[in-house]
Amino acid sequence: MYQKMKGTYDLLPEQTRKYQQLEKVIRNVSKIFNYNEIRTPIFEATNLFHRGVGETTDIVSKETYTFTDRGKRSNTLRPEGTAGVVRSYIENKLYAAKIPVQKLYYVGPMFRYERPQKGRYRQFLQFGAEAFGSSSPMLDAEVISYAVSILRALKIKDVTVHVNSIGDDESKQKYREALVSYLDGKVDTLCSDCHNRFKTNPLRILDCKIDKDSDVLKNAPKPVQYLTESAKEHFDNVIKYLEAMEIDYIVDESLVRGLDYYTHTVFEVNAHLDSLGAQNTICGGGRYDNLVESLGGPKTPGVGFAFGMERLMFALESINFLGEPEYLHLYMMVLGEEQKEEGMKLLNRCRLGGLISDIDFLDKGMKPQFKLAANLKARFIAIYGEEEQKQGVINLKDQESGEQITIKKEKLYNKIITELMNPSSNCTDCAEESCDSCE
RNA sequence: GCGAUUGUGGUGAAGUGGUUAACACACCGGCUUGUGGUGCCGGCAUUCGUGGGUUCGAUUCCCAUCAGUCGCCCCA
Repeated sequence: MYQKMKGTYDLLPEQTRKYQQLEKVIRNVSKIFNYNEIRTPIFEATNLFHRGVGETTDIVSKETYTFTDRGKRSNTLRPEGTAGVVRSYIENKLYAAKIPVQKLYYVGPMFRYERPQKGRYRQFLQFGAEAFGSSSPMLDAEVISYAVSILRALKIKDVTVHVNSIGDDESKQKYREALVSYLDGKVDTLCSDCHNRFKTNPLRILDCKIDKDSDVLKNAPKPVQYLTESAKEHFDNVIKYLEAMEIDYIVDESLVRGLDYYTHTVFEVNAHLDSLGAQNTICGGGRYDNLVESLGGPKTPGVGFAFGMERLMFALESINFLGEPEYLHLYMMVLGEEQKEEGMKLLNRCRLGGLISDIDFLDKGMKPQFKLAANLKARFIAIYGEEEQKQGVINLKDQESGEQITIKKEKLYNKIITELMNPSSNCTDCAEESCDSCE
């Protein structure tokens, strides 16, 4: 038997409905913030990710899915969304668009070769946003508030927003030197991973989980202490605007994040749920003022974030989030070979009128068909057999009330529509929140 | 890349070195040849992830492999 590849999963209809509902909320909030959807390819030239995300990052150094195509080109399945969106921004010259600040979002699969575990897959879904063309701290604050609004709209409450600033190039450079000279000689006391980080990416040592409580790290210099005047001012303003919008946050001086392209603001949203296991970062993001230029575009600042959709779904499932319920308006019960033709005709007429309808394809008897209709959650069952055919009528059973009436078969569609218009009896306690059935 | 743990029908799961692999739910059929959801009766794994080994004999023991789950690293 064929099996799905490691780290992938099938979304069956029941689960898909939940994702559709999740996407619906995401699109609504995006609309309110005036972010518009962009769809870029799921694979790009390998080089794009190496330059964009950074050669030394774990993502490109050991997690990419890369293949050579028949034209001998090296392609890589996208491990994250930003690089592709930036490429598209540059290639389509969006920097020259009539609207100077381009605000974009995307939803789609990403690929990373990792050992799967809770909330982590090799093919996973991300929802992300990118805003280009302004270095205003207002935009950093807007992006954070956008991320928080998504969570609010989803009614996910137990979260913390961590923010920090790693500053502009000059700040980063100064800080890096200070950290390296501070750690020089002290590295031996840290874990083996930190030894490597010391050479490749010293900033990452800061958020090492193993050594986080050691005195060496506690007393280590922090990025904020090395911010230039303007970088400091930028960060202060971001904080000021977050305060103005009443967004709860924690300044986390050790927050660095793993991707090379970040400058100034970096942030993360953590959910506090046991159901998420060890992967409780549901959103990560930050500012990247040099990325567009380093990928060959004009000097253009940007800010963005990405959510892990599977992780969002874990959070949602713990608060009993449901998708659109599954149901039928009509189940067409045909009894007998001679009745099938008329049955198909009636069924089709109802479908053309927009009724969600279905029929049996397995020549089942009446009893199994009743059971099937119940499993399909049909509101009405239209019974058409020998007797009905003789008299030119059809029996219509309302599954909600249990009542059954005999009507002329031509009246089937109109009768169902009339009944569906009546206020539903099982929608009595919808007073506090509007539901689709009541509207 | 490293570590832990699991792998029996559609699902949840018992079980034992030895002829027929519990039980429950689901599903199917009948009792009731035109009215489901209750009740009763019956059906539903020639087979215990896959391959190899030990053995007279393995689903049960060993090895390998594949897959799931969780953790480390890192990340969403």
